[in-house]
Amino acid sequence: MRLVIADCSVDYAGRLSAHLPRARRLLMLKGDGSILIHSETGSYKPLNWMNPPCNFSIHEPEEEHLNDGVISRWRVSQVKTADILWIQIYEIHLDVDHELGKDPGLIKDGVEAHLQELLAAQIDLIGEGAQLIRREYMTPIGPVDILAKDATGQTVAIEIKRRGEIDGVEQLTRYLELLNRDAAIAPVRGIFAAQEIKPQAVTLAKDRGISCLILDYEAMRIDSFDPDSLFG
Amino acid sequence: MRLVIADCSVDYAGRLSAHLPRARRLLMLKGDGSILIHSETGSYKPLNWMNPPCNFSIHEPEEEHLNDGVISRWRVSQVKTADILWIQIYEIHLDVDHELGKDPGLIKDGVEAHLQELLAAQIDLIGEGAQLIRREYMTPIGPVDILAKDATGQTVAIEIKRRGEIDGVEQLTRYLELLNRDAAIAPVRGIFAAQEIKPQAVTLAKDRGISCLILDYEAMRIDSFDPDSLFG
DNA sequence: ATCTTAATTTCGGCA
DNA sequence: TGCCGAAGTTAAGAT
Repeated sequence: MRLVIADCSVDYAGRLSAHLPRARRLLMLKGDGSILIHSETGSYKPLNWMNPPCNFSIHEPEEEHLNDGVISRWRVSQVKTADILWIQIYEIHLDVDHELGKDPGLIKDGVEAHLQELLAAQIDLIGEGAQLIRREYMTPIGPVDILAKDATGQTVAIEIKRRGEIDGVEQLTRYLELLNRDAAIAPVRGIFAAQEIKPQAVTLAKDRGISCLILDYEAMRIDSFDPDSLFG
Repeated sequence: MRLVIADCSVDYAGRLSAHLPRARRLLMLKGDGSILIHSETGSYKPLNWMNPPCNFSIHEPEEEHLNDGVISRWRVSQVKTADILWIQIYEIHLDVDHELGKDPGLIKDGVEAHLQELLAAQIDLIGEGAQLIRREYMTPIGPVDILAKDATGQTVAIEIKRRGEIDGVEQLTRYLELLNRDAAIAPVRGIFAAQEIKPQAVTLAKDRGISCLILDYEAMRIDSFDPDSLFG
């Protein structure tokens, strides 16, 4: 990885056009050909960048640039999409190169899949006496997160999100429409479950006759290890 | 901005839990207190990070870490959310500090907002004799990009996207459903306008009785400065 | 390879 | 400040 701190200006032309006026910035050139341009503030997105794979070439500044004090021009182009980044270099304050090697990668815990596991294991959170039918219940338009039966014997389709937004309600609506055509399990009602649900999503869900359920991840995680729950 | 290349391992606890095994990485410590941890590949998202504002402190390694060869432990915590990042340092290969100063920021051109402005100004692109009612017409489930009347006096709801996909059609469908309940403006028809519309979105739109309109950003931009248009 | 969906999304705008 | 929607969204998983 090559790290350059330089006074530079940047022009991007691709899916949109963008320009960065002259300022001191960090140019990070990664081993895979990608480049990131970072400023002193604003995490974690670079001001500008180019995704791999890309071509990198150095050009002599033309007259108009020389008059501005440009000492070098870098051209970075995306191989697939033809996006182009032009970087005008005015002054270089640091230029170092270090080999980092391959990274073993990030190990995560606590994403949506875990919410699904926990709710399946504690299905009575949707109501006393509920029973799990299946996780990832397949339909022609995709898998329903959880299919269950409530205490009255009615089928319940549950869509789980970490953060509940309108899209999730739409998704569940499509599933319900389909599931209710299946005489074997109809009528099916819906529950939209998430750690946090946006007001607009609540409104839409209500309008569609879908219940909302707020999930407390920490509490669910603790309960799943609570020995008392074995005797619940 | 301080740049450190070091052999390190990382533990994050916050909205989720995550761990990075020991490897050589770039640690970018920005002036606003944020930190980014980058590897040689994978742009542009860091492997791990902490958003500003945050507190940074250095800790002596405990016995368990000393045995592993840890020479220092860094603790970075989010002031607001209580997320914590622990970084174990094994060896430092580079450690430099440069002041970048304030960045003038990125100037963009060609985003959705511009499309909306231009179409509002050239509303007859949806049909001769059309008239603008409002941009960002508010409804309980969100703002309709453009509300207009066509030559026959019928209300038209327009959803604008840079790239038209299925969820945009869904969005417009929701608006139409709601708007058509309002006797004052019903019946309302829909137009899905974008620089580029995916075939699947065209199919769905057709099925819903929604027209599609391809927007030519360059042409619209030129027309908006064309003096002839004053006499159109 | 293409499509779908999640994301520690981030980021900007407006009420 | 909180809510909402766009983003050069990016990135990971499934088909």
